[in-house]
Order: sequence, then C-alpha cells, then structure tokens
Amino acid sequence: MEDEEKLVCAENCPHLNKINNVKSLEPKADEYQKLSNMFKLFSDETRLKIICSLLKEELCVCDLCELLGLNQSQVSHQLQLLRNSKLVKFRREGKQIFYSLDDEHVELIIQMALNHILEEEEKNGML
Amino acid sequence: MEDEEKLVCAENCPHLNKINNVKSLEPKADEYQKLSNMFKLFSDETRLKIICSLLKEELCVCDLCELLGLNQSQVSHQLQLLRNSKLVKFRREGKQIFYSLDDEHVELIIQMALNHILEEEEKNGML
DNA sequence: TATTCATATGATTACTTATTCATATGATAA
DNA sequence: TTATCATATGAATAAGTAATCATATGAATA
Repeated sequence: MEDEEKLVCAENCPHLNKINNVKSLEPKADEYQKLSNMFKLFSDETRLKIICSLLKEELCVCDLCELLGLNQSQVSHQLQLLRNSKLVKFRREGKQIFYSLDDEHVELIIQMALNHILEEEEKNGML
Repeated sequence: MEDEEKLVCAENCPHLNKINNVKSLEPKADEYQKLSNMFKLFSDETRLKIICSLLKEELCVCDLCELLGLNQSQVSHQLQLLRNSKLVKFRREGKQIFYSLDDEHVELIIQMALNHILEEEEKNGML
C-alpha cells in the first residue's frame, strides 16, 4: 500500500473514513457483475421492447416481430440472450414457440425506472 | 400493410388480438429510448460501482479512484456520463469536486435488481 | 418423405462504448 | 506568478455488442 502508485489526493486524503465506510457496505465483486449484466439486458432498446411486450402477454416470435417491426433473426438473437440469463421462459406449441417472462422483479424494475423518467419529464416541463 | 413484406407467421397469425392488446399498453417510443439510456448507465460495472458508492456518501473523484482501484481519467469520464444524464450532482470545494446522487429512484432500482440476483442465487444454491 | 413453416444459430460486418494517453483547466499555495 | 494539485477533456485505440445474411433445425402437413 505504500510503494504503490498514489491514487489518493494529496498526502493525507481527508476522506479515508468515508472510503472505509462505503467499502464495508458495498455489494461484493460478483454481485456487481451480475447486476451490471442484468442491467445490460435492459439497456438495449430492442430487448427492452421485447421484455415490455412480454410483461403483458405470452407471445410467439412472430408476434414480437410484427409488434416491434423487427426481423426474425434480430428477435431470435435477442431472445437467446434473455433465455441465457433466465429472464424468459418458453414453451413449444407445434411449430411455434411461445415466450413469457420468468421473473417477478422485472416489472418492478422497469416501473421504477419509468417513474424516474416521468418525474424528469415533469421537472423539465414545469421549468 | 398488405403489400409489405410479411412478418406475421402463416396467412392468419392467430395472435393479432394479443398484439393489439400489448400495443395499446406499451410505453411510447421516446420513453423506451429514455429507459434504455437509463439502464445503459447502470450496465457498466465501473459506473455501477460509482453509483453504488455514491448511494452512501458524497465522495470526491480521488476517493472514487482509491475506492474502486481505477485511474482518474476512467472515473472522470464515467462521471461525465452520469452528469450528462443528471444522475449525479456535484459541488466544488477548493481543488476538489464532490459528487453525490441526484435521484431517489436509483437506490430502489438497484435494490430490486439485487433482490432478483439474490433470489436467483438462492434458487440455484438450493437445487 | 419432401416441402413448408416457425424458429435458431453461426459468421461477418457495422456500430457503440470503454480505456488509455496526453493535455487542458481552474484553484490553491509557495 | 509560477508550481502543484484535483479534475476534466480530446483523440486514438481497443473491446464489446448488435444487425445482417445465409443456413440449419425440428415440427407439421401434403
């Protein structure tokens, strides 16, 4: 810790107590990774639209294509990511495959984020 | 709609009612974009760590560097993104600049996502 | 059992985003 | 009023991700 490259400001960074406080409360490394992976799934507009569509209805791939105006390959690739992360489940019915959400937190997370957006819009609209 | 390239499965996709139902409830286009932008901010591990650190304490840039083991440029660049999206605010005190969160939803969103992660872990640990 | 339909997958390309390095800015202190 | 410290910023490169296109799979039907 002493001969390492100095990162802290000045000789005696006045905030070491803060740093230690934060450090003790922080999620651990692998949780950060899982969190960021989860948010990554929501961060692509196409995937987000797919997720939101599935919030309300079980849908087959072609329904999603039609609904979102996307081609089949695009939708399937994104569904693959969602599948791999266990965010959606699916069932086969004849030739079609129906996707639905496999998580109860998703709706809450999106709702929170939407609340944030709407509040921002209000704030800006009112100034 | 008739001479467009056909996206819907078969001649008579049986789920047009579903599609219309979903369509009527969906967030609008610009909201999707804002949502995905918001999630994009959380989707980078470095940024996420910065955000989580600021959940608990107002911190200066060099505190963040020290805490997260990152170089100053990395942290400043990411803070710039957070600033641009109005997710953090900052104040100058002498040579140092202190950052803090400027949003009440952030903690909730991360907490939800963390709940999801933990539940997944439990599920897998128990099988 | 050959054909069609719905979906999945692999490989390539195009795009986006983060990291790095060098330098600029703005405040303080010598 | 120059030197130093904390931070910001720009440009270049590197890394990661999505779109596209071609093809594969697996079920149903003729």
